[in-house]
Amino acid sequence: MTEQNPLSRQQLVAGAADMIRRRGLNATSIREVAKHAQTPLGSTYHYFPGGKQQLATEAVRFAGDAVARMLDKELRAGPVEGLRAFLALWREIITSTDFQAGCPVLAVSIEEHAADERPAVLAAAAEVFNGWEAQLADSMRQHGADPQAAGQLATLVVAAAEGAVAMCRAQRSTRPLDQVSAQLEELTRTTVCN
Amino acid sequence: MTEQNPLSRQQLVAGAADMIRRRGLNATSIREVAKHAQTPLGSTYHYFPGGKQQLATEAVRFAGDAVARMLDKELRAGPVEGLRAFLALWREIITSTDFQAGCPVLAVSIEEHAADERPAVLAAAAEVFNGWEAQLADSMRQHGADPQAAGQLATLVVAAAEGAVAMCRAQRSTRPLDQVSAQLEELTRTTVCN
DNA sequence: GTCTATACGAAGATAGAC
DNA sequence: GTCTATCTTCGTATAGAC
Repeated sequence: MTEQNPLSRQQLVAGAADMIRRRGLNATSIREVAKHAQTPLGSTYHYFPGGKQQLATEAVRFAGDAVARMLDKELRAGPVEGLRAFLALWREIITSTDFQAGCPVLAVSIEEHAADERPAVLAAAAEVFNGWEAQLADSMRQHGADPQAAGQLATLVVAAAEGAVAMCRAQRSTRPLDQVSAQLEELTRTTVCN
Repeated sequence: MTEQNPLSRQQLVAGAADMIRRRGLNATSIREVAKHAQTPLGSTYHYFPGGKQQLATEAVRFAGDAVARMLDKELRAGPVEGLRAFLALWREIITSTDFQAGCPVLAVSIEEHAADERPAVLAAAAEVFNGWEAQLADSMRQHGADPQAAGQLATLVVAAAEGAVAMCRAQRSTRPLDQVSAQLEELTRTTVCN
């Protein structure tokens, strides 16, 4: 299993994640991803024999892992600090792109459709969401939160953050995310110090 | 300004809303919307000279108004009852379609992209989100909630519901929405009876 | 192994027949 | 006014030259 050209491969995955983040999955074409990574179109299918599905799946995991690594690091300072970092990351993503980028995991979750089958990219998205939730919930539990309450709140955090990011893009304002952040922080504080 | 064939027009808008709900904006083609409504392709451009943009914009408003009307009715029984109906609606949408449909307003919010311009469909999405928020917040205020807290909570409700619906689709489970619903209900109860 | 050239279908939009 | 046929562009994917 030779690893060909890992550099181009990684650029393709990162570029695909960025484009999905901005335009959604369907508007992200392999052609443009390859062009952006200065890679010939044919190479894309050499690196990713599974085509667009495979590239999109790896892009979702790539973006999910980046957030997970950040969470892992910031949660060491406590659940509230981790939460703040999580929310600040989304805020940075939407402001630094003038409200043009959001979350690629959410994007693939609402686009894929094939009545009978369950695409790999959707399964990857589910895993990413579950992973973030577990990281947040575990941290709260380790700081004295009720186990069940921690799980519920972690779900609320991820759902509210994802929804708020989308609303910010529609309204071209960080207000939704800022208002949601204040409430989630408050909730986390009271849940941890129970 | 003759109104041609209002029936076909409405079918096209409703069909477009349904398709956007399931597949997202980019994967929704005028061709298929017309086919589904048993209308010739050319007629679509007769009814909607603005093309896909116009059809999508009207579809977003159509879906948004349907929810707003339901909210208006259910909120008469109080903010908690209205919230329950709002959340139950989303639950019904995802379960009755086997997790294939979500919210068209969210879908257009994360897909459109054109660096310099601000598409009409995005503005419509922002208005719909703001409208739902205002309805929920006003109801809470009318039942004794602190005005600012009501506004913040209404934003959290919409954001969390939208995000949870997307997570439910990815995980093929209503768990995210159910967990979020329980917490939003509790929060609304305490905010109203302050 | 790497990339150019191309096959094939479907998209948005319109011209022009009825 | 209503719809068919078509223009043009772009999508995924691949065949085959280097």
